[in-house]
Amino acid sequence: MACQGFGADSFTPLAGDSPLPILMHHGSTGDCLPATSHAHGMVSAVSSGLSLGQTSKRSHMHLSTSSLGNALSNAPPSLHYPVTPCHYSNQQATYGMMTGSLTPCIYKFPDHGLSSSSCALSHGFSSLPSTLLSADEVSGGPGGEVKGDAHRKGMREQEEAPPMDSLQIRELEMFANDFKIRRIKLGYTQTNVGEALAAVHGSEFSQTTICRFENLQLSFKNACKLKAILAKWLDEAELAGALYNDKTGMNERKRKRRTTISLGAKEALERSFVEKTKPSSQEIARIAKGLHLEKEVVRVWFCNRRQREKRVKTSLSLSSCLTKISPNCLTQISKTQRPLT
DNA sequence: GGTATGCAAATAAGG
DNA sequence: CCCTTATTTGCATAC
Repeated sequence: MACQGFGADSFTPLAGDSPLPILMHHGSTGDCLPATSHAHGMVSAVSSGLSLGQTSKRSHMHLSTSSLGNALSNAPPSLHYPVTPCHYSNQQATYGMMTGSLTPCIYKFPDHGLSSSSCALSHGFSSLPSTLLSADEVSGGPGGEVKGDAHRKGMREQEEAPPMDSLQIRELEMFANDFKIRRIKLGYTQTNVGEALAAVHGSEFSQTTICRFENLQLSFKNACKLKAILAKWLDEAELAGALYNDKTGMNERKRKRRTTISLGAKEALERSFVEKTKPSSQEIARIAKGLHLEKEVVRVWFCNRRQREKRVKTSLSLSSCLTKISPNCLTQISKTQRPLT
């Protein structure tokens, strides 16, 4: 674990504005929506928490213009490429910087302190020899979601992870940019593409994911995976001409549709959590029944909730550490806590 | 109406 | 089967 996220993550917070995350959760107090799950009533949740420190994911990126050349792009900087999730604020760290729309972007390495250095060039992705990005890697059961995907084992160790070299990053950036141009030329929206992907991938993707790919906001590893899928689709789509939407191969959705837990149910879950952070299987079943939610949904909710709890705590301790500006502290943190950032 | 983003579900992988 | 940790992915909503 540890610095898996390599650099990227590390850069997030600091650059930004408020370095100290202070998140408190709880929040939503709201009232009662029945526990049904499902969309529609969305009350925009008051963020349940983590937000204070939330540097807008994009805000921090400024500068870091690193050295990678911007050769082709002109782009005015503005985005970065996330790489691994930044726990800090919650997630995705981007790993490079890209520029605005249609313009190409180069993934850059963040350059701020806090551990970034150590991870910058060798972050934890598994080795992705550029070639491996080829479609075949994906064709099998892309998405890599199939449990048992043998080849994924052991890939987590960053040690074996080949460095995310600038060349690959550059290729990725160019592809993303080119993809967007060609996609638009074909008359597809991000949503269209996501749906059409079922034909080549067997399952669709959301508009969000396509958007993030184009804007280089996915982890390098994730982007590489998607690149293969998108490249394949693009080729076929251009060949087919018009809206290529052959759903062949699209059996069923590989990923469970995201459940929207109502505010009322969240409050109830939160109360249960306060009472017991790690309920037994039976207790989970009972809670689920009471809220009309799937047991698995409730189980996962508790897992994620515990994860969040832990994150908040580490963030808080980091905050106090930073406050003291103790070098030792920073060093220690960077070791024990992965980037935090 | 398409795209960008916050928050957090869902998954992957190793115990 | 369930947990933790890391990461992927998508609702919901803002832009």
